[in-house]
Amino acid sequence: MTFRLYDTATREVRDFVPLEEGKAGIYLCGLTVQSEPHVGHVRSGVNFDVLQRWLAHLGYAVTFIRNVTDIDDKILTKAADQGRPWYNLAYEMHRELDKAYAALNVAPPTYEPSATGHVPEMVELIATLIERGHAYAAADGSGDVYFDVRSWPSYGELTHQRIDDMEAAEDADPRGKRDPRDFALWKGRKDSEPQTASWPSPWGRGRPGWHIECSAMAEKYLGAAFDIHGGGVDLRFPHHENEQAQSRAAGHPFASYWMHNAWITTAGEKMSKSLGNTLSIPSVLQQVRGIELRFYMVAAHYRSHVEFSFEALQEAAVGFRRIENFLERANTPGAVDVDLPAAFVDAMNDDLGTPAAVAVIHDTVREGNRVLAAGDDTAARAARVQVVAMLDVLGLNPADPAWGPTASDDQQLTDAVDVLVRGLLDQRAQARANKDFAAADMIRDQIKAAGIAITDTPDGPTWSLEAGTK
RNA sequence: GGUGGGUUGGCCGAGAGGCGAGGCAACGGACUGCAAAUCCGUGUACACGGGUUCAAAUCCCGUACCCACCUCCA
Repeated sequence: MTFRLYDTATREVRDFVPLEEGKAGIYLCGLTVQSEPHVGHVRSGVNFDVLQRWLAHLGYAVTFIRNVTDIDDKILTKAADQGRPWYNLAYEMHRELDKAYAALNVAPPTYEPSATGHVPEMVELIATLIERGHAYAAADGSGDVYFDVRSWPSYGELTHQRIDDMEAAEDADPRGKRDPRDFALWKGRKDSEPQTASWPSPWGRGRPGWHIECSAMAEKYLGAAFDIHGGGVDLRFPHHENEQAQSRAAGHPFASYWMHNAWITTAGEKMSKSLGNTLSIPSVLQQVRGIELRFYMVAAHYRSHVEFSFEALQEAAVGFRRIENFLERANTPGAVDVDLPAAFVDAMNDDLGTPAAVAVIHDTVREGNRVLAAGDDTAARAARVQVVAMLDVLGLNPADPAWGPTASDDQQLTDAVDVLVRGLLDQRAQARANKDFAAADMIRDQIKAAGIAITDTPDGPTWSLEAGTK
């Protein structure tokens, strides 16, 4: 079975056929760095990280471009409100975003271009559009340049809308537009805006419109035609529709497939002001570990809407600890060579069916626990190797250094704790031998209170740090 | 007005004509001094009303409710 994915443009699951054999080019619309990233923002990062890892697993040489839009109306407004330079706000939020991605083991892309670094490329593209008769400088002397939607007959094809059915923006000041649906490629500088937020162009100083940066950067790093373009569902229109129109009007075939991830929302309430803060990545990470938050996201299909709740998050965390628990229990020496389970491969090939893929992990863990209980260490080890391989593909391998050092990585400390715990366990064994169960249980409680779980096995008790304690 | 998505057991969350995905919780059993961990077992779930079919959660028609986008948006 080959890799198949749902293409938003054609509204069907299609076989993935790359433009160039063995290679895959992906462009993901990253974020506009204007505020602290929240859980919803990073979902696309996690989803497309899984895509990238799966394509790499399938043997593709992946070029993954994820941009950052670091200049736009909102950044300018917010920075002005906060009384600081816009680039300082954008840069700080960019760093916050990096931290959030790192906390969720979202691998860095091949390159992360930012809009402000690609103004000349955008100017070139705009000039091409004017030459070809698909864009025009506003006649009102504002210095704006607009895309002429009426000049592009297939405008609306990505989202299957007809221009005449669209509502024109009510607030849209028609300014120098020929049609209210025309959108800005270039915005002439206004006196109210900082000089630093403008660049020279043939149409006077100004700054790029919202959509043009992605067209320019995708072309620069992936070429006029590339394989997959992604982002959140809300970007389909206008952002992606406009990107496609611009690029194709400029003569570029653009993306072969469009992938859009669904939203994460919160119970009843909008994820804006009031709740926005409680869902910032750092605040959520006070309750669960990054790996557990990632597991929660990956356990749902990327095209399914997720209603975020801390209860569901905690539940996912508990389920993940069960997997980790098995990894620890089955960690016996000896090498085994096994492939990914076929059911897992099929699930991933079917439009990144991570929910089914996660079910295969659970199945393998249960089977591993079963053979472990039966004393078949070799079979258990084989199951463990499979589980680790599956987790790796999903970016969920607890042993991945990306998750940072864990307490158990400190061998000296582990050895010291081992001596102390062993001593207590010996006392407990003595108490149990004397049938002094009150004393035995007291020792067990004492150890547990220190965040250490003990497991009684036929070969005697073992200890481990309780998963999930932070 | 236009374009899409959704409603699945106590909860989360898959599936897209035919054997009850998986997880969490619960209950019973095994193991245990008791627990924990682990294993085994236990559920007549598909918003509502019609229809098609040997067979419908899945297809068709209708209804209700929810959500997203229509130039700020992950």
